Amino acid sequence: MVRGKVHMEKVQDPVNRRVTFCKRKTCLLKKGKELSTLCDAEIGLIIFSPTGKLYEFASPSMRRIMKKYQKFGASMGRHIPLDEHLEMLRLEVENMRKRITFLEKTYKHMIGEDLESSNFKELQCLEKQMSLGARRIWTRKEKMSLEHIRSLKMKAKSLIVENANLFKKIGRSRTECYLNNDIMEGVNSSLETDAVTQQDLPQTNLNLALS
Amino acid sequence: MVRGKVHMEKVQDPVNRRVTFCKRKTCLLKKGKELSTLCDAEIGLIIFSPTGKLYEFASPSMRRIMKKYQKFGASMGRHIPLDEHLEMLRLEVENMRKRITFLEKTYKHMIGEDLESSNFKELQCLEKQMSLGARRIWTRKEKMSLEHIRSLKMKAKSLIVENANLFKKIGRSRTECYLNNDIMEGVNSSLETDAVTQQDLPQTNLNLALS
DNA sequence: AACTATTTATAAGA
DNA sequence: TTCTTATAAATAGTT
Repeated sequence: MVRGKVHMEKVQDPVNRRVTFCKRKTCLLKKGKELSTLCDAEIGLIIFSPTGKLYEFASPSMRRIMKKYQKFGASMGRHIPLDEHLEMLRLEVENMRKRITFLEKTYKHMIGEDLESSNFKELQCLEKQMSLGARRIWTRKEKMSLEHIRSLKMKAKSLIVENANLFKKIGRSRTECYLNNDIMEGVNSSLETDAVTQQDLPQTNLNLALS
Repeated sequence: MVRGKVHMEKVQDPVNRRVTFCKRKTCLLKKGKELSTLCDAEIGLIIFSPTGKLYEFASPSMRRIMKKYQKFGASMGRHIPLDEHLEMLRLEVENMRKRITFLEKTYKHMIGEDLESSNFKELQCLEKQMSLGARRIWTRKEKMSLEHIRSLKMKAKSLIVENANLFKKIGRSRTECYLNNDIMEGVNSSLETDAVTQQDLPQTNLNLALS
């Protein structure tokens, strides 16, 4: 018999608690079912007992309820993603995987690996593509070298002018300080820079200096 | 006042139905809360009104309940995937995206595009890699050519033998049919095939590709 | 939303 | 778990 109002806190006696759970769980499920039947409402009810056992009622189905719930996104800090979302991701992964496979194959071909599957014509095509690429890379390198040389020459020129001024200030001529003119060599001939060819470029130290 | 037992079917009068929904919904939520409090149970209750409004109660949180539910996989034909699964996929997508970006960049560099961001040293490295690749492609092509030539020669030889037999059968010699021996040229010298050098092969695209 | 006659839920005991 | 029973709580119909 129910004596007085029920205290709304955890039932202390474990046995009692389990009994209460069993009784109330049954009623809750029943009530849920009633609500969905009487009022045409969609219900999703999940109950886990303290021991981890699952009881549930859902109308029309837990799946649909959860989907609808996630679309709502209401009162949720985060999104609980269901299949549709997941399917999209899966598709994306699939497409990306294909793209990676293709790109990796192309790359391997370009570095000369896994060529067995290609026929002669494909190899020719690949070669053509690479030759175009190599030409562009070479052009780019050349441009960078020339620009670097030009900037170095400019710098040298301004340094020479500065030097001359400094010598003037201390009242002595350049030639009194330096016995030869090697330092000027090449700098004043800067205007033919554009005509410099690959063979003219120093190939050892420059490479490291250019960034 | 409640007269007689409640008929367990959809309430016909719309106004009445809405009122009933409102009352029962409140109690259901309350009962759910009570069960979780009294018995230390985990509850997830979702209610959608016929008009699509959402009411819910969850303890400790809908998120956790749904996760636990999906782990259970009980009474579900299909899997309802939640975050862990999704997080993994997301991570995978992220990694794949990075890989694609890298591969695309490399590919573009190799065909001579988007070189602005590379420094001189990187370009040299790229060139070196491509030259190695081009060399391997060339080697592969050479091998294919030689094999093709060899097989053609073999075929020609067997055809010549066959022809000779046919001529014998019709009682006439080869020379009676053909005034010159051009058709035999090159076929019998097949053993020096392996000695074919780079200079013997068509040279159109090769020079640019190899550097 | 408030009232109230009933039904329903349920705590305690078995 | 289930049954019983006394009592609290829910609630349909009305105002």
